[in-house]
Amino acid sequence: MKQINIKDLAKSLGISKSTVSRAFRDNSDIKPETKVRILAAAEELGYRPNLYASNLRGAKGKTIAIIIPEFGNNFFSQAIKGIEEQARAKGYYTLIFVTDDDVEKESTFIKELCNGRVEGVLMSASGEGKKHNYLRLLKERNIPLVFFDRYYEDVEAPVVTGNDYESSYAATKHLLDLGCKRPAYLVVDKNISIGKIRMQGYCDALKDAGIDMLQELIIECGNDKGQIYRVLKKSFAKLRPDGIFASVERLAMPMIRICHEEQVAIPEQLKIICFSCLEFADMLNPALSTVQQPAMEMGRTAAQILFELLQGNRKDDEPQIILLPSKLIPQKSTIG
Amino acid sequence: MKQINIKDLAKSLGISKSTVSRAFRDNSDIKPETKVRILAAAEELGYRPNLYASNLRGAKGKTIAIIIPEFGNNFFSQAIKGIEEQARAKGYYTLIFVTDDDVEKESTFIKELCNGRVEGVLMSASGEGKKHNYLRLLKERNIPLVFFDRYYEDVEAPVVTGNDYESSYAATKHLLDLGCKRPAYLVVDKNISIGKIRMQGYCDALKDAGIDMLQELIIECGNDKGQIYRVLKKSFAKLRPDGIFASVERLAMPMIRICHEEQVAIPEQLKIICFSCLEFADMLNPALSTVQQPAMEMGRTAAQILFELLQGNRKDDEPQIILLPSKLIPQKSTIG
DNA sequence: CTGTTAGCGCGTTCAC
DNA sequence: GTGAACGCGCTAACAG
Repeated sequence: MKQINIKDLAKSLGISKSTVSRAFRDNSDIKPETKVRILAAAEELGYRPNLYASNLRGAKGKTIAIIIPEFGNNFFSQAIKGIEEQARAKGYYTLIFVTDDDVEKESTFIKELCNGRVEGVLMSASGEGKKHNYLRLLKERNIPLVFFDRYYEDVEAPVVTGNDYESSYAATKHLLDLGCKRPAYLVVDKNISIGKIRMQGYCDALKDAGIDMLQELIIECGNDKGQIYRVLKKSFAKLRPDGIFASVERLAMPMIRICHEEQVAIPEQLKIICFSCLEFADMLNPALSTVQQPAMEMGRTAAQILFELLQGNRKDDEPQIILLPSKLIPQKSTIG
Repeated sequence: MKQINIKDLAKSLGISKSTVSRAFRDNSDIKPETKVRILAAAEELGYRPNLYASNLRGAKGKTIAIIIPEFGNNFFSQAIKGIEEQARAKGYYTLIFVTDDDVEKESTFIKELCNGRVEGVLMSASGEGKKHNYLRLLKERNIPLVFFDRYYEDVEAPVVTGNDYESSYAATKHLLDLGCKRPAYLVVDKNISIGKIRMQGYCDALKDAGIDMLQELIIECGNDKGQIYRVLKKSFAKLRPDGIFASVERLAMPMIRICHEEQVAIPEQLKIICFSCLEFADMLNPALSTVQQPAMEMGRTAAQILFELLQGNRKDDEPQIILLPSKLIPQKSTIG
């Protein structure tokens, strides 16, 4: 069946196209009864104004993009949920892009988006902190960008993220206070902004406690599941840390698994704490101590800022960084 | 800064618009050097063909919609990941819609989508099995629909789902084989297709084992977190089942929590098994027996079918139901 | 190979 | 309150 257009509808009602058009625009002069009649006929015949034609004429697509490095972990699921909620409330659509931690893909996505498909972009960065010229494209097209969680330091845009430094410091101190002498830090990639900041918290906590930081106890695990497991297994055997602070949940879980395999007692022989948004952290074996980020709120806040930008209620040129506090939740994996 | 358009670019190069247009279309006759020159200039000036104008001209938006009842659980996260992957490979964009289990919202979304925003729809149904006229709108506009996981029986469209009946039968039998005499079935809503089918498996397994099914052991828990907890707490106290088969993970977790609170030994006093895609089910306390659905594959398969439909490689009028087998993974929560 | 011309479906001036 | 005419940015058909 052919999609019916405005002309068809106008003809079938014996009126002109513009009158029909007016019936669908809120603020136009049109006799109420005519409007009702038109809308009824539209419903009847299944007419809907063509999206592309309307947009071409100047209207916006009411769409925003969410670009994230990975999908299927709790943090991003919840953040998206927060974004979704805000977008829906504003009548916006959300397009989702997953980079798989690949900056190239990120760049490709951004370039693609510059054709007007979206009005704004919410992004959690996939790479490290330098040389992100492709993000200038957005600015050139007046497409506002808001970072959430992971951001680029060299890009001027609002950022909503966690108080990662403080939480990492606190998590490390938590381990030290409980008697750890050789706590290790697990990170996917030392050079990615978020891993770096969290590492700084770890390092400073050690320093302030008067403990020498050992480079080897900063363990870079990479992204591949098999690789993570192998690196952890080997590192643990070699280094025998007595505490683990994992920058992401994905690294803590295999560590726990390895402890089970090797009969290492948690927390007696090894205390573990990690960043995590797992809803069931307290039901793990052992219940896992976590630094819990307010993921949903982060998404929500970032979306709010984006919409302020979109509506012109916020100045673009005063970039800002908003830190949302995480919560340290001690459980058996550290306190026994 | 004003977005540059095709006319500007043509003028600045001293050529015609159509030549520029051709440079961006793959199969057009154009001198290679001219093409290179145009693309270079485009890059230089930051020109990108306007999406809406192209689409208006007849091209498609290369966008599909994913409509799901809820977000932030593992099943849907993974299913979306599977869909994403396929869509990306085909150069398609994915728009995500979350209904919060509200059929009204579902209906609204579908109606919105009929303006040409998407070429196809992947949906996991939010309501029960009858009266879904709004889905006819899609058919009228030749927008193909593919269900995944949850579907409507009265709507003619391909379905990709799990072998829920068999798995539920197997899960229940698993409990019975281990000695359960009074296994309860936990469900969000008895009338939703997926809850119904799983219940059938439960009922039939009981019947085949010669055990009388007690209506009261079929526990409807609803959707609200607090409510679920209260219902479970009360039902457990009253009914004292010796086994639990939960149709979704969301219901099993609070049940375990209640067991912890009330010092009920799992699996000795209560054996628990549930549908779940939790990656860490084996690391829970106790390790949780699950029926694991191939979520990602389900998303992938549904997307593949949608794209076949879109490319005309598959007949729309031979709706089909594809059952992807789930895996029963026994853990400590049942076998000890 | 390239330029010219004519719409795609709609919203927005203007007139009336 | 309504209709006629124009153009948004682009692509396809047709000439050359």
